[in-house]
Amino acid sequence: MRSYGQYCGLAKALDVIGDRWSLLIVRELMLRDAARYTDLREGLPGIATNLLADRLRELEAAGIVEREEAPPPVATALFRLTDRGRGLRDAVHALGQWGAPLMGDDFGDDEFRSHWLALPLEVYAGDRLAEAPAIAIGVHAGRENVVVELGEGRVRTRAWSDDDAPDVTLTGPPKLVIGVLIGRVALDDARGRGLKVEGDLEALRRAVGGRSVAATGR
Amino acid sequence: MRSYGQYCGLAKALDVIGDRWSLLIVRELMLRDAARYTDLREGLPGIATNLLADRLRELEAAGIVEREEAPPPVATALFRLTDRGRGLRDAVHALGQWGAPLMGDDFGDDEFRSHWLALPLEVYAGDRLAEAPAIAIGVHAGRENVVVELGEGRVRTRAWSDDDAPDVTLTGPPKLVIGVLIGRVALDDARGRGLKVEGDLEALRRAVGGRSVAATGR
DNA sequence: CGGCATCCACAGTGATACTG
DNA sequence: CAGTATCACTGTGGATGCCG
Repeated sequence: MRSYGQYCGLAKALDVIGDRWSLLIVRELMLRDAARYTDLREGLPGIATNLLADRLRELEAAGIVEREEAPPPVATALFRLTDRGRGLRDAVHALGQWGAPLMGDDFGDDEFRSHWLALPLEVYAGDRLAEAPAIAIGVHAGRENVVVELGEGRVRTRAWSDDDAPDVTLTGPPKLVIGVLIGRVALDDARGRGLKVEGDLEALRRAVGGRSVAATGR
Repeated sequence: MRSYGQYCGLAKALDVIGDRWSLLIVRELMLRDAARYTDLREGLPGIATNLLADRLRELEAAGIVEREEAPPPVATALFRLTDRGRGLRDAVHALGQWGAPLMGDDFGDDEFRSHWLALPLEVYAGDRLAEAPAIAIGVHAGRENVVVELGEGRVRTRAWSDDDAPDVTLTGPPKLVIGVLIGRVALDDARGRGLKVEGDLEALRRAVGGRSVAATGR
């Protein structure tokens, strides 16, 4: 990217991560710890493969991403955020929060990946999830199924492997799942609006709070 | 800008303010309250005039900026942030803070505008300036001279008009001025490194803290 | 002078195809 | 799996012109 040539922190930041797709790649790596090239492509629907390769090189050169060449037997490269890259967390959260109202009730032609759910959860984690009891929540909201683990003030998502047995399972549209998990939609309300809950409902209730502001999904 | 087509807050935010120059325009408006077209161009060195016009239209359409046509005698349009636009403050702060380490000790060929100083000041305002006594500080650090007013937990900068008589005046490189104002460089230390202080030195000392971590400018 | 619109050369983007 | 190569297309930046 062409530099703005301005002696200003914001301009300098945009010189480095202002390119199209760059921050979305950071998002993927924030949510995944380590990812293969194809994992990234899967999590970035719409990106052209040459752009992904370009951006990874640029981000690596900028010290935001590091590439780890796995040993010959596996022979697959892994990408991770560096400490510097993880420093973008606040910015990603702030932008994500600002953009949240732009997400409609249904997602029309938009692509969706279940692991993206972790982003809004992280934003609200500080407020509410810090002292919540640990729980594993299976989520069917997009094409991939994920397990969201809450506990110790952390949010972790991971692919739902066959031998996973989460405490409770949620099935429904992303907006409703997010609403419940961040406590903005009351559980009973969400169930009335199409959220399917299976398993230990009481554990879920304890984790996300039984009664929050009822009604509104906004 | 072409939409990412992803049902994700971050992606939606970038759909709207991910275009080149857009966030820098928001920065200008954050720092200025209301600005004329030429004020914006002055504060955005390097922007092409057609791009500025384009972006202002886009930002207006997105509900981030509003245009106010001044009445016939003045006949000049004023641009302001809407509430929605002001909601970007956290994101701009986070990105600016992340980018700060990318600013070298001198600014080589970079352009600089004194009113940009207010950005890092705002970031640190919550911590330190909230209960600091009110003070007006004249700053000579770039081509424009500005008066920085601290007080009531707010930071305000404005052009230095002829009849302004700030309590104290700072002259020196931006990095040093910022360092002193956010309390990361001790005042006496900064003076030894080329910062010129004129006027009520004690008032300045009370406002920014006399002794912070000495030495390092980083 | 303030606020653009037009034009053009060129750098960045995105879809597809291909490769070790 | 992890990219590179190609190429049509679009967005950017610089210059300049126009108009109240």
